[in-house]
Amino acid sequence: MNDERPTVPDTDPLTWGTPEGRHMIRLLWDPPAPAGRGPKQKLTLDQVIEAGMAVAAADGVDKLSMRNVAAHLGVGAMSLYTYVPGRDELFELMVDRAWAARRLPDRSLPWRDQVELHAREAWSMYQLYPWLIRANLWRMPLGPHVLDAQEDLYRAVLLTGLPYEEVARVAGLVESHVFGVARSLITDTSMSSNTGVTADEYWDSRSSFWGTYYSRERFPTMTAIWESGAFERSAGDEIEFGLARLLDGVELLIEKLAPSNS
Amino acid sequence: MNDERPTVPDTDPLTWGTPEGRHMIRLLWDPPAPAGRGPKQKLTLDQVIEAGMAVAAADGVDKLSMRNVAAHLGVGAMSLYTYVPGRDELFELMVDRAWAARRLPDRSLPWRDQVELHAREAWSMYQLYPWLIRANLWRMPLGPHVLDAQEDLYRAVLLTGLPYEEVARVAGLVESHVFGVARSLITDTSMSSNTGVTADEYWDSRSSFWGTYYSRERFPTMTAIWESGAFERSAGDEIEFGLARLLDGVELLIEKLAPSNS
DNA sequence: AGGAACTCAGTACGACGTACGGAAAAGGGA
DNA sequence: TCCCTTTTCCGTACGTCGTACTGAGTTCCT
Repeated sequence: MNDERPTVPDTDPLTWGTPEGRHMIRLLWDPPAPAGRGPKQKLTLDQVIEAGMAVAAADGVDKLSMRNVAAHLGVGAMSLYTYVPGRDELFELMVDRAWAARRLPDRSLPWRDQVELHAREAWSMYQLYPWLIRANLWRMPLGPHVLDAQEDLYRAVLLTGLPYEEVARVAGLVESHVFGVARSLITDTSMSSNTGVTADEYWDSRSSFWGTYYSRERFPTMTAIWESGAFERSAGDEIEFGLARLLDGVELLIEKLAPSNS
Repeated sequence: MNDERPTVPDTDPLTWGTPEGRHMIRLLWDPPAPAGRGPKQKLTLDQVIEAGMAVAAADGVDKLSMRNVAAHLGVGAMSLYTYVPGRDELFELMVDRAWAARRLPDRSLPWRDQVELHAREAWSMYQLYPWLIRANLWRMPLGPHVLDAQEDLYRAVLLTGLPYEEVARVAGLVESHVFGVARSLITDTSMSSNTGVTADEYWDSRSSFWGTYYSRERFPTMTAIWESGAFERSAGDEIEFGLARLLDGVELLIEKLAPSNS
């Protein structure tokens, strides 16, 4: 199917062409020894990843270009390609590194506390690295930090005593929930800081909408909720609220499947 | 409260420069009359939006460029700018149009059925238009179809009898949940069809990982779940499963807040 | 010492969004 | 009828992007 560089023999040390994944795996799991033959490297892989995260944090993920990262490091753009196969792969490494900061819960706690801590860690990870949300990742990077966190979440959910099948579902559910809520919350705050457009300006520019097209008859419920002030009051703890409902539901499931002690 | 376009002299036909939002609102809510003076337009706004959706469906959202959409319509690239202020705005119009297909539940049903139908409609919308997931939208496009669907969801949740505050939270929760799950499911299937890389090839390229770095000792829970076959068995009904847990949790909340009949 | 292996980076190509300006088409007023 | 204003269509061009290619310079091994 693809395409270029079919010729490269697999023995080449970092042939990040053909089976793209293979060398990503290597980069994620054991970054190659500095080098044997050539000149000393001016940078380390870690520095490149950190520069990428710095650029994403400072200017937004849209500005995460090879040229920008290289400039941030004081090297030529093309030099980065000795450390990293390409932009997407750099991004994947950044993602795995973001997951590295996730703390794991105390294993002696009840399962619900552990799962909640996992969710809160995920939430603060998205707050800390909003560009994770824009992550146009086809799939999760199979990195060590990602997998360690996932494994521990599965372990915590397993404490419920649910069968494996439900464990897989619940764990996925928790991660998805946090991501979904994070997306709808983070974009608001992070966009305004990255583009010049503040939230106020945005709503001002949209203000003609309220006078012209919005009608209380067409949107009675939203109007009522809005005027009650409930939107403001409900803002801020979406994560906790959703998590509480969700885990309540899981507890019900546990009881239903194993009504041992009641 | 109303009034209108204070600075921009209303005479300007489509000044989509300065307060970007204003004309987006106009485009979303009442597409301007064909024209008065100049030559006949070769296209309609609807055609442009549909061409955008066609390109996104056929080649993936990464290929959604002004040039591609224009080529698909047989016009020059710059011609599109008479219909649409720019690429991002075209995308916003596409999003609102995708929401247009969402059916609304029968209002005589119990609230839970109505909310479930909303969730299922959202889910099939994401399946139908996977590019909605990549939608790097800072904010929801304030379009009529989006708002109609939201309003109806709020209305359905209001049937629970919960206070406004919780209604807002629950509605947001349902949308976020579906989005979160959709993201983790859709990317798998839609990526493989848009890039040449099938899922099998992907895993093959990653296969060196399993032999080399994956260790049962480091990931015991994932190993156990995997070997039990639970991952396969649990796949496919993540939406329904999560929705069930979530709404169970909401029912608990209803009882807790209003323990009228028990 | 000589060559192999490697790093760094300049140049270049094709894609992108879109600003600008010109040609041509249509309607309204004379 | 003619002309002028308005509007459409779009070719060209600029700045951005990822990255292929190439070559110059650096280090180690034999």
